[in-house]
Amino acid sequence: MKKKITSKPTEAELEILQVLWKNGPSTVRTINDKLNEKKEVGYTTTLKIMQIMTEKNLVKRNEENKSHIYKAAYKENETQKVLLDRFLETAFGGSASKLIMQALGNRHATKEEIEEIRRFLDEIERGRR
Amino acid sequence: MKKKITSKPTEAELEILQVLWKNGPSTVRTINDKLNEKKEVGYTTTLKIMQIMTEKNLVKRNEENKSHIYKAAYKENETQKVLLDRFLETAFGGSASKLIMQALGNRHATKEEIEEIRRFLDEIERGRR
DNA sequence: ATTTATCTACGAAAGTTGTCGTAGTTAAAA
DNA sequence: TTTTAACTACGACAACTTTCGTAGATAAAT
Repeated sequence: MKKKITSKPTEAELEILQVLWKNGPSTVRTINDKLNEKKEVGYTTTLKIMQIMTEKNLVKRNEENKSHIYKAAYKENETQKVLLDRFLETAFGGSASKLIMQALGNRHATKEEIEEIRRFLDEIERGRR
Repeated sequence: MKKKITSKPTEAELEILQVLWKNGPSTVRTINDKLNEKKEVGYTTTLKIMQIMTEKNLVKRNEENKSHIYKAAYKENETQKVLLDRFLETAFGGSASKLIMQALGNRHATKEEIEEIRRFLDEIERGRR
């Protein structure tokens, strides 16, 4: 039986998850360093948030060593699905195609990205009939 | 000179904007009624939030009559662009195609929607060269 | 002309999030 | 072995959000 994401990660929590997904299991120190490449955040701030994330079951940690090693409790796309669903509702009133158009229109997708999306559309149509 | 959206609307504010975009200029009463179709919210709660939104310049209001008439200060797609940009960063680490795939994959797009998106992709490619 | 209903304004409280300082512990360095 | 560095735990605070009660004004109904 798979556990479900219960609480929506906050922005700060998401930034941390972002790092965990990208770099794999990490210490607070590592993550704090990464975060500080973008903006200044105190070490204990990051620590605190990660402790809360542990309570919320957003991350798991290995406490064997002095410095604990954290990893994301849920896969990236799992979490993104949950967030997207919610965002779609609150910001786009549920209209997925509106969202997609916005996402496509307002940024310069590369030729490769566009091709990738085309292939994806093909797959969907093929898989559906 | 066009004004820019400065502060990100909160969830409650977005729900109100949703109603304003859909139904056009409305009184607090009307909006509160609409909101209550989904979940219970006190009248003064809605009022208060809309007063705050006025301060934040998220809505404009006509105070001629006793019951003020509110309208959204920004167009739906304008606001959605801002929100999408932010969401893309925090939840998808900036990858628009990942987001689009998720949005496409996890929901049953109709044949028409898919066609619409294809046409859109065509346009982008044509417009770019 | 009173009473009743409907508004606005506003203060206050409760919940959430992000921030950091401090204390205490453990490991490494001198 | 003493000092120094790094880590966790935790409390407290400020900013922001949501919620609602109350007071006062205005319009509508009786």
